[in-house]
Amino acid sequence: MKTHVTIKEIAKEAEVSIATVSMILNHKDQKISEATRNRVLGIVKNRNYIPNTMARSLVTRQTRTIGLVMPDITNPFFPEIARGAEDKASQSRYSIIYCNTDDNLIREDKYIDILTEKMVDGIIFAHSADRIGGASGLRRCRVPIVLIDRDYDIPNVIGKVLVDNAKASYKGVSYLLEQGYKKIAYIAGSMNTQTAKDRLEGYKKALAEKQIECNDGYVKIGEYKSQWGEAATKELIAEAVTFDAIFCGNDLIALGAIKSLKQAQLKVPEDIGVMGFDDIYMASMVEPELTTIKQPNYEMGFKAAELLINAIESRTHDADKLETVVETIILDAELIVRNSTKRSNS
Amino acid sequence: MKTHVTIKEIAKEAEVSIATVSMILNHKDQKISEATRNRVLGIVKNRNYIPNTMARSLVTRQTRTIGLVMPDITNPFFPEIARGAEDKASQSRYSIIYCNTDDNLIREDKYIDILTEKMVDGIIFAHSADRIGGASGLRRCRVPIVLIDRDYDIPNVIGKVLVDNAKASYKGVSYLLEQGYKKIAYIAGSMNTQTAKDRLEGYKKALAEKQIECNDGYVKIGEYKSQWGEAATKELIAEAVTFDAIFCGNDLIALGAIKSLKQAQLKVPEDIGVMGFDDIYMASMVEPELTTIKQPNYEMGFKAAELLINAIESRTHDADKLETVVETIILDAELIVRNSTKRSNS
DNA sequence: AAAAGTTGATTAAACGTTTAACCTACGTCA
DNA sequence: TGACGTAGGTTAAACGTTTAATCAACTTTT
Repeated sequence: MKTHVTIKEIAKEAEVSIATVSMILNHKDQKISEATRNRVLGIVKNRNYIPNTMARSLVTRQTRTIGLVMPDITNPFFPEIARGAEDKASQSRYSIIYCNTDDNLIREDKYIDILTEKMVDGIIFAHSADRIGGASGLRRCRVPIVLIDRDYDIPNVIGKVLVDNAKASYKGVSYLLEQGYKKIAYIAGSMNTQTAKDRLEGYKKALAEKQIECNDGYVKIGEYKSQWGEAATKELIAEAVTFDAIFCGNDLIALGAIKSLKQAQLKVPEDIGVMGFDDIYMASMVEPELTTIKQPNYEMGFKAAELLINAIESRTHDADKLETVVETIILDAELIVRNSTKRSNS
Repeated sequence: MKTHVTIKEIAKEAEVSIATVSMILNHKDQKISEATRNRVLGIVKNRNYIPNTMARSLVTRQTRTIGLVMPDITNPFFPEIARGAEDKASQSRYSIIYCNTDDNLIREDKYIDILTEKMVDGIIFAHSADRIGGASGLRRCRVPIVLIDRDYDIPNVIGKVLVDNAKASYKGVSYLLEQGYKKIAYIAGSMNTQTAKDRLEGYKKALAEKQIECNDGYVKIGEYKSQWGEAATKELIAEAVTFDAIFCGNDLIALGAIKSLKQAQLKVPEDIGVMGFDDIYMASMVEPELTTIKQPNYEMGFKAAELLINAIESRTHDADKLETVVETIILDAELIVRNSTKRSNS
């Protein structure tokens, strides 16, 4: 089994020292003559030399690898985040090791150990549950961490990428109001997360701004499933709440709501406007196409990687950068207008 | 910045040699006394020692890392594959570096270089386009490769994980026949891929078995989009083809078909049965819920990782295993019966 | 003409492991 | 008694880089 060609062989063939080759390859070659450089580079190309990252990392203490820890890549929320992170990483010649924790503390811990063993330069942490405390492995962890979407009380966090949820729902509800809808119900998922609370706040703010009273009958709290959307809508109708639009905690709820509305012979969007949240793939496929609010997932992943890589690289420059500033990036969600909120008479 | 604790410190604290600690940690400790072992292990735990993988890999020439190369994690086909691969990998204490190529040869090549630089122990290759030839980087690549879903003419392939597409469509069409449907049209996506050809073959075989003639008017070839499903269905109706079921190249086509059928006042499944392919998330959400065929994506990823890891580990045992046998695993797709094919009168 | 720079390199230590080969002390056996 | 085995280790080379320190040979400056 012919082993890889090493820097030593290149050096010998070029009749220079190993150091010379190394310097040329690392562009620390101000002091190397043009002639030597070209000769070496020629041989490198010729012999198809690829440096051994292990050896390099051993001395530089950098792996150009970052970990992406998330609950489950199978959850449609994460592939775009992952892709965004990967795109930024590969632009900067980093690679990504990814880890699915299923939001399980033990797995989380195990992965942190693996990642530190592999000496990743940093970690992007995208968890879904709102947890305080959390993995003990994380507290021992020495590398810089960037948080995505949720806060998490752990050390070494050097950055966060969040979405302004209050603003997002404010924007959505305001749009409904502009369209002429006046009585807007809110079918929320759970109310356990900060995310959910922020969205409720945005909803209330938009209504308050137009001096529209919002009594509790207008707000239904349940879970993020279409069945709940269906049920909650029926409740609204049964309770004889007068409403002309429904703002939903996610698209699934919205789909459920539409189903119930149709059953009740109510037309969407003419009688009742419906707005979702997430922009799942289906949203543009159903009839009527669903107006919704989309989190900038790709961008979140991208920005997180950017933040992390910047931190890594600046850290290596200022040998000991102790005063860690937590940089926070807050992104706006995007309102995607489709047909489920188009009022003709307004 | 306190650096990591090294094996050297452990050795010093335990008053043994480095080698002793190393052997204990690697379970090559038949010759180490119980007392020493316990003392060392105690200190290891106490000081929270984590071995440095770089140093280890440098000498063992193993990284316990594998590369997963795919077109785009954002494409709903891949997250499950990725998850399957990751689950198997992490069970065996491997990690996965993932790479999105967008089916672009240049990116593919670049990633292969990165992966060999990082000295991955193997690569799982899941590409989507049917290509001959392909990345030159792959031909230089020395590590074992496992292919998922599509064949690819490159060296070092030690395994393949494929789906029996002919059997899958055979199974689907046979089910339609059992349900009492007799005139089954086929709206395919493209016919460029082997996959597509295999599916067509399965369709024909099922019909032939029941002595049902299948003239070309029953087969429509287009693209994998709902618009095409819509259009093709209209064509079928316009051409006055008598059919009572449609077998579709994927779920999107099926959704389009259902839309057109409804417009033509045809009831699904009573008048016309519709079957999709893929089992996208929507399939269970629409009305009527879509019967479809699901590829075992998770399992494919899992099996691929399994194949690869076995090869890696057996290779390291038999120092020089030259006669590379390509192991091929062929999985069956699963028929998922829902409401779009339930004939009441049969 | 001596001192001081500059150019274009080389030397050697260091990074943290693994592992084959060697060592020592003690007990056993013929 | 001497040869040998064995339990319980140790030594040192090797893995393939990077990088600080050094050097030799010129050139320029004073």
